[in-house]
Amino acid sequence: MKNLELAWILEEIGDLLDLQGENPFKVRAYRRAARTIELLPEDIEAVWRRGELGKVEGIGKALEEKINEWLSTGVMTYHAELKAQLPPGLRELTRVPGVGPKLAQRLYRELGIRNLDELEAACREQRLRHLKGLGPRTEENILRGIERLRRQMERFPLGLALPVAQQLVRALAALPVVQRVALAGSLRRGRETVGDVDIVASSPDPEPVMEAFVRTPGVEQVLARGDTKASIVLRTGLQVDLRVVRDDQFAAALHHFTGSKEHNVLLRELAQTKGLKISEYGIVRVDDDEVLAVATEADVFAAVGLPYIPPELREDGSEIAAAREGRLPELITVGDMKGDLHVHSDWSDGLDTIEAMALAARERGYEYIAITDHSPSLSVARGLDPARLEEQLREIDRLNRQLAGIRILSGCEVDILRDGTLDLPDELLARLDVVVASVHSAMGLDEREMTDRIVAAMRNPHVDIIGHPTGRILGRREPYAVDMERIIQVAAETGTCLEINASPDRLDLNDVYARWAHARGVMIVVNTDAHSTEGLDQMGYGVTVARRAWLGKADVLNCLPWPELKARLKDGRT
DNA sequence: GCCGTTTTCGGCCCGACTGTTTTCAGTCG
Repeated sequence: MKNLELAWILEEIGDLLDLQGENPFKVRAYRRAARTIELLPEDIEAVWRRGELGKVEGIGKALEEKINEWLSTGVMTYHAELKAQLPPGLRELTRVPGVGPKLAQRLYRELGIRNLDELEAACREQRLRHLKGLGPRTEENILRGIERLRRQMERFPLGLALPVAQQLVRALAALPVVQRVALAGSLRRGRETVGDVDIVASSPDPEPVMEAFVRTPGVEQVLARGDTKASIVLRTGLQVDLRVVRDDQFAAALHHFTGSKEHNVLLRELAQTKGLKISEYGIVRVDDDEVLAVATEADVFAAVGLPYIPPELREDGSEIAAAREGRLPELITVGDMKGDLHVHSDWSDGLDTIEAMALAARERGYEYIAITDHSPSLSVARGLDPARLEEQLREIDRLNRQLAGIRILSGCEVDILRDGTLDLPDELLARLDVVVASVHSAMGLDEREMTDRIVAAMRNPHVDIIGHPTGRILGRREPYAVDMERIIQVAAETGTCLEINASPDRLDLNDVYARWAHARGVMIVVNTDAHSTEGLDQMGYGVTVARRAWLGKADVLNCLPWPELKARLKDGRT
């Protein structure tokens, strides 16, 4: 699967062209193609083999030729030539806030600056202020920007940023002058990592709102502060942007600041063809400057003849085409979830009893919960051997007779050993309601071995679900080498479900793979992998990933009521 | 670079803020 690699190359071409001062629309074309390919719900190589590269939105004749060259020979001459024309460190200069392509180019030409280190030295030696249009403030800001970059605080995981952002929203909502306030940006779209937090508020009097905002506890730096717009950096390094508008502009502003940028650009282009101008303040008819009333985001879409597009879908612009053609899915919601099929109890490495987990599931309105404790080889997690698992089955039976309003399913999270076998006997697995199989060891296998290993597990007639299929831990552990294309294919063949693990540290499968899997007819399951009752509340993160994968409730296993669920599980089939 | 129920050529979103200028270019989202 070469989509990410190709997207990366096209992105770099865009950056290099930008640094050379190329036509900005040409730059945009490369970046747009990169984005489209990154989010493409199938393997770009498969599209290429069908000879349909040119049918992909944003790929024309020139790009088709370059991609064709790269896929056939492994080299893209144009890319290589561009790279040779500029020093390799120049691109990273534009990662410094306030340094764009124009400035980077000047720094290189006029001061010979080729990388971050040289830029930092030049600022310290106060050499930038001698350039026309630059001064001491620019030097200071660049130094601060470099420091932030060095602390590697560019992108924050969703699970870290969301609680902070919600707290800020509550604080703003508590101000008397604030009418409405909402999260926007990539956080609202549910991206797994975010570069900053965007908040939109409405008020007849922005001044005190801005004032309160820049005085938020924990503010380390105020990056900008205008009449209606301010940016702060918290001590954690997280940047937060606030925009305050009049209340009748709120919906348009919310849409604007939710983005994505690509979505906005395409929507505005569409508006142009209809004689309308969309901005963060509303919609204006170009003919007579008549301002159209926009009370909700749905009105923004309606103005250009589209149905409402949920934030999670507003990414590369393909959602706009889908909306025009009536192909938008009815997205899954947390309320559609009927249960959780991957949780742990204190029988292995969980904190709470089976009963507590069951009651917590009932409180959350679930119909069932599967207890899937670890298997023996995961000794650090006190994995259950066959004898203890037998004992647990009896305990679950007992609790099921005792508890009303919740069904406890028996299960386990069985380890997929290095050779692809499982560490519990088939006869025992056959008696469980749900079997999740996961990799927890020997994660350094090469792609072939790792893929074979997981494929072998999927071919086991009792394995219902592959847990956290790529093994990544956000910010801490890369996914293991695995051929996801083949995993998805075998999952489809064998009727094995693939998990979206909702733990915000994992979010695994991610949105793109989940969408691929669904497109191939694989059933997805969204599980929390909770190790305590509170852990059950992380379901929302997983549902967000599912929504970003364009999934509806019919596409997700644990939206089914128990009898139908049972019929979909391997041992439940006739 | 791409794209076309107004176009195969001439368009390609829109506005706020900063730092440095005396009116604006660059950057950002």
